[in-house]
Amino acid sequence: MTTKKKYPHCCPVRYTLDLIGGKWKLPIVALLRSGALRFTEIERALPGISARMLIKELKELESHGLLTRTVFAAVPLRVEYCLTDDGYSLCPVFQAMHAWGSTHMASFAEETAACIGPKTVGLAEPTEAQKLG
Amino acid sequence: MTTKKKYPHCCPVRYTLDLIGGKWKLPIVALLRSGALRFTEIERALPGISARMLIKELKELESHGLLTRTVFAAVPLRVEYCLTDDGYSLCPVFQAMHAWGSTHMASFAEETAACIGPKTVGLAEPTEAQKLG
DNA sequence: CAGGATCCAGGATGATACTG
DNA sequence: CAGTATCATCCTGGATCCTG
Repeated sequence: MTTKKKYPHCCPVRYTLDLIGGKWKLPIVALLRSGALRFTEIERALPGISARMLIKELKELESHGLLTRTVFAAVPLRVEYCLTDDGYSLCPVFQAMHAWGSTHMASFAEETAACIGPKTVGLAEPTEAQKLG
Repeated sequence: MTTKKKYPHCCPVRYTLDLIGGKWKLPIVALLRSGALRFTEIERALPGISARMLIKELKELESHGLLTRTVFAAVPLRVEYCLTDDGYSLCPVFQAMHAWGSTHMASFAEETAACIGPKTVGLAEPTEAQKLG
């Protein structure tokens, strides 16, 4: 959806922004770095997102090849989302943005430093990112 | 505007996305890496942006300390925008996004590889970025 | 030239109800 | 559980006119 709809792709940076620049894309990808998750799990890990939005975001990410969707036809339906290699390859971008953000936030960010989940993921935990990058 | 309006800042990545994740922020910052530019120059270098938007984006970037606005009280009014150190410090983010985007675009991106300006800036020319980073 | 103010259409998103 | 569909709303951003 966000891909070639609005404007033709010009430079790689714009392209990247288009694919992961949304409000939730990066957080979602970050979450999945730790492994596959079910719809509900992702939903709960992202306080503030609506199911409708999450579905849309997941679809877009999938259509861009950043994650895969696997359906398990069980009684309580089960769908798992998992990063592709392309998805994992976003780690350096995380690192860069995390590093810059950390520096620039500095002062007022301490007490609210973790959002995405209770302690689920710091979005770009240097350790995690490095191990994956 | 984009700062603490919508949601409290949680993680550095979200913070970064908030500051430069828009449609034009990064392109603008990229342009200014080469030095100060006037309003009209930026406008012309970003085909598709409206003056109204550009003004808004510039204001936000300024309010976040990424660039400075200098007014020259000349007859034909002259206003120049220039990156701050914080603005320049975004180079690594450029590089990361540029690198990922280049790889992931691959096939269909060749003939339209330059947008921002005629040849103004490739958004994150490795050479430029490295020299500044 | 640079930017403010206003009007307005369209997209993005929340809420709710329904389905396999 | 994991969606889909629809309605209502809100915000974004373009177009236009005005100012210093």
